[in-house]
Amino acid sequence: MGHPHLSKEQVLDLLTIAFRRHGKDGATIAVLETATGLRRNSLYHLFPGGKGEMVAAVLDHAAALMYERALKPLQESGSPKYRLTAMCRALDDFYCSGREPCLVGVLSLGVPEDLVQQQITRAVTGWIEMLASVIEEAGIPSRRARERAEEAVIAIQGALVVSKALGSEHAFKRLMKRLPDDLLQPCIAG
Amino acid sequence: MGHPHLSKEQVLDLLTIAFRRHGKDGATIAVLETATGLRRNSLYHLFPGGKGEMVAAVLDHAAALMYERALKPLQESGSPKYRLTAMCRALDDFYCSGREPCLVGVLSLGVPEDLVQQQITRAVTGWIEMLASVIEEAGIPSRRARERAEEAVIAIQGALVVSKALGSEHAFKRLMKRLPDDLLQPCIAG
DNA sequence: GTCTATATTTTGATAGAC
DNA sequence: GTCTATCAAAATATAGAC
Repeated sequence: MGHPHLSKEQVLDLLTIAFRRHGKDGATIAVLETATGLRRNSLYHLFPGGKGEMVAAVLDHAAALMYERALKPLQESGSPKYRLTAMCRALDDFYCSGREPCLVGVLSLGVPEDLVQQQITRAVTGWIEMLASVIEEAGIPSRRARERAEEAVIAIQGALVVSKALGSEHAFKRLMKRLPDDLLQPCIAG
Repeated sequence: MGHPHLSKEQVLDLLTIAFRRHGKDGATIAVLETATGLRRNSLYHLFPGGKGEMVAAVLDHAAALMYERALKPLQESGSPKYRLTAMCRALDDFYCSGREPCLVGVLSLGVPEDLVQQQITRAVTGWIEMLASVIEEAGIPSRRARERAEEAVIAIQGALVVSKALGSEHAFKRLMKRLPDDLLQPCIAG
């Protein structure tokens, strides 16, 4: 008989891990069964839209988690340096120092449907904007702040790829250490 | 009657495009048929090991192409600045200004078999080393040169991810423009 | 070396009991 | 709300003609 062992939130956590590890097509229903401990029909019960709905839900869930853990601290009190450091610490945890890839990076591969592409674009755009806002607060001109924010997200995504490729956490951890100072470095010319 | 329309090289070119676009699992045999214009058995005739062998062969092929187009120019004559600029121009072409992803980034997803993981690690390591060598030639201390080379590869990979996510070539093109100067900037402290 | 055709396994998705 | 069992479609791979 029915035993609701897991909340939908918990299921989403487990699905997220699976999609990050295997990618959209590599994460077969069988893989998702193993990852969650649920049978396929339980998954279809939670997500009647099938795998497509699971992907969309997991993206939403991951975006919310990312906001809660890494982005909201950017908007709280404290110096820009302090807030950026808090974000980097959260990212180091979120991505397990580069051992786990970014869901956005993983799911933007292939030929994503329009909805997924929109979710991805929105997530990345929002991230860049929040970062730019903090950098600007520290006295960096608006346009330059926005460039640096974009470069930061690029570096983070790249570090995840390279860390995975080299099988080493070194690249990612070094970036997390340097990033706050790099982003706030005074401009030579405005 | 047999008509060998395509050389194995040409087939590998077409397979490479397909794997970059669809990823390892998204590139089904049907997709590869369409991409190459060959039927499945012709593909299995060329690659008796099936899809696994195709992936490995495509990685080798892409690494060779990458070396020929972007990395060999790094080792030829000319100033470091000139050679780095040549690489960036080649990369802009190779990745279609960020519209096409990196095969290494795509295939390092999922749980790659040992062989594939080794190919990926070797490709990225080699790239970083060649870059570091050029930067060092320009007078940057060895250790710092190696760091910058790694950061360059990180930025390139990250720019590919972000360009795809934002649906814009802007990030990648800007990086290709800045990279040569950034890499050769004099050190403040050795 | 390429084709048509088919075998086999896996995948995404449902049916129906409890 | 979870299970066992199953389906239809798609995936990987093979057989055999030419």
